[in-house]
Amino acid sequence: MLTAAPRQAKQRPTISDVARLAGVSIATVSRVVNETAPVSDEVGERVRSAIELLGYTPHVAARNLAGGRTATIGLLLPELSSSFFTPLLRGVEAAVRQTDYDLLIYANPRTSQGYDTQRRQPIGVHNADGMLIFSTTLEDQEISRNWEHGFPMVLLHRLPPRGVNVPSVLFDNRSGARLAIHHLISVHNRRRIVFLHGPLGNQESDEREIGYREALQQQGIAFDPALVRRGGFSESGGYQAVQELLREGVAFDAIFSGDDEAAVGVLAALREAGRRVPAEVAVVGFDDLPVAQHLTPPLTTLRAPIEQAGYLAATGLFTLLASGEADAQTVLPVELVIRQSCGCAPPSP
Amino acid sequence: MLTAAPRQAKQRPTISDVARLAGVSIATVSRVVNETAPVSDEVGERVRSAIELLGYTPHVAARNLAGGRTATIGLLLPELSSSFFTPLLRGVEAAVRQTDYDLLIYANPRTSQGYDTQRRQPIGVHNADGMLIFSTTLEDQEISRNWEHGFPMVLLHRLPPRGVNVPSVLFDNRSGARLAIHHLISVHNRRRIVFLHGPLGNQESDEREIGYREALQQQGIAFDPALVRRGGFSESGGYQAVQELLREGVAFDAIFSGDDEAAVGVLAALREAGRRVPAEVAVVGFDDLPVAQHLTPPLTTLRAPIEQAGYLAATGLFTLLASGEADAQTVLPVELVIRQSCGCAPPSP
DNA sequence: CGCTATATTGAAAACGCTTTCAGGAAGCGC
DNA sequence: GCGCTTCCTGAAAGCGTTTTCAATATAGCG
Repeated sequence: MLTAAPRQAKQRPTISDVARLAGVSIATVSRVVNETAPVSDEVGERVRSAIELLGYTPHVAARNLAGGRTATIGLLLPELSSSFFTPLLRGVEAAVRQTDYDLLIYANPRTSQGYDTQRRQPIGVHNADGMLIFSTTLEDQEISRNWEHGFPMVLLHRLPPRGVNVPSVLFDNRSGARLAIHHLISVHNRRRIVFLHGPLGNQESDEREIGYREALQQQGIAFDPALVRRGGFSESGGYQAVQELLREGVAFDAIFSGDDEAAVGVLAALREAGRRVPAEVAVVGFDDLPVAQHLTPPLTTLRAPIEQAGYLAATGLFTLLASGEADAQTVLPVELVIRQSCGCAPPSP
Repeated sequence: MLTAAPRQAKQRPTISDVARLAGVSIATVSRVVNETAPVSDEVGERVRSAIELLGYTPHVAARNLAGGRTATIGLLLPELSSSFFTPLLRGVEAAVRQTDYDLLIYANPRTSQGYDTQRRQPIGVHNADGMLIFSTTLEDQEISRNWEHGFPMVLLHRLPPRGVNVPSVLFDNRSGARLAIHHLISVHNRRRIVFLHGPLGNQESDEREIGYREALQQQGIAFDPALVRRGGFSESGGYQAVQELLREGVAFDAIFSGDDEAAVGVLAALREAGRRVPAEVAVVGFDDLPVAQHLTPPLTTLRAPIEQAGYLAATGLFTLLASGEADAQTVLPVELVIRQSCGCAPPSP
């Protein structure tokens, strides 16, 4: 069954309609709507009731055009496939809601093949007052260009390109990784620890690898390149990486997974192969996604304050918007959450 | 350390700049940008290179104002707290990406206290060409009003208010619930099946309850109101509901949870109370969220094609936008995914 | 009572783009 | 070659606001 719109809709009221009904000029209406200049009580009241009567809502496009402000911020995300983005979005949303800004979201802009002149930049000066850029969703070159044009941005999970001092919000990935590795080594006496790297070019993952190496070094364990694999921040990536390791016959007694999603795949692959976790192989993740505590065994992981990161990035952007400046870098601490996949005992009930 | 924008940015180029550089009128530039009228090859080329050189991007607000089209659709969501929305967003995004529309997202609009004249409608004619409305995120009255104004909408997870023929996309909740209950009764011989209702006013949940009752009746089991509880579609809701049941000493041998999130809480509460699942209490969820398969025991649940629902709702909206009509109702089938929480045996390895 | 400072208000210009309306050029048939 | 299409292009009128600038009215002061 089909459905269609009802008879031609009545025209929506404009500021002129309100002005006419209230017997004032449109300038006055604008002033009472925006509270941008004093208006006598009587006139104000008249305007307000005209607005009420007509059900008037300002037309944002007109407003943007005239005011040079879109009252919108953009958020650039890679694909929304991961549950990682739920808390992130929540944080951003919470910050946005405290303002009068709108939130425009773009996912996976990199998939777009080729250039369409009209849309080469999904979000930019033309449709937002500022934007939040997650990881590598916008090329360095574009970031620089925006920066030079004075377009406010805050980076999430990545550092700015060289020479471009864009504020960014990051996790302390290096310390986090060190924490995990030290725990595996000193508490559980593991020596052959696999590190699962994230997607190519992922800075966070690079940092984690550095932490991993630092920890090994501090503990006097030689770095073995054969133990570093690409897990891709996805369940299938983790799964495949472990299968590969197994197929190649590489010896290992622990896996530090690039993130929790990959850890899900890691656990599945190990289970299928009959390797007991944590007895034979200890596993540690990163992020502490909701799923981590429900895995078998419950996943020991590094808790990243994802929601907070989203919130801080957004509030940082608003600060930037309001004052023209903001903290250049915010590094959020990461905490080791001990469950059972690392070999620690379950809490006594 | 603070950061600020660089020296005053150069003005962004407008259509006039392009026209001047190419030596044509702005009308011509508009025509080549929008391919809205034939332009000679030579002129077209000149304009295109001017655009390239200047890095021109049309100003959307101006475009909207002049064209009467925002090229944006809105999505109204309750809070983003649940991982339920990840697949939904993914589906919507996929559909949006195939068009030249933008996606504006509002979460939790109901939280806003009081009325701000300017923002009483977060999304509407003033900033979008159409909108997707999830569940009860917009009041019936507003839906009707929009409908009368001819504003295109598609409803997700809810039916339109009486007399308002807005297209909607739904799950076949009733059949799904029946499937689950029949399974619990005929395969696992359960008789005292608790039903966990979702949030108040949630139509999907109402439908599920109807299916629950129908199935009981078909199997000749009397309906016991004491077995119907409110789980609230949240982990804590499910947890509390079970605690309450236990505290009141109500006898039950199965729980049909309103959704998977609540089921997570249900399992936790049962575990704490020492009730074995599925031996003493069988549990079935709804949605088949990613977490379902990782629970202990793996959750038997009804798989709802959430991503598809998002995709269909969005494409439906685009159809409506393009042709003025769309399918009035789309009911998506739901499938019983058998794992172990219902009492079925694990698949032999 | 005359004059200046103050408080409100209106007229009109911008904002950057789309689109209608015409005009000029080029192509066609005879 | 002439008149009539057919194409391509430009001028200009909005689109619905915000915002400056000036005007009017009121109040205050001596």
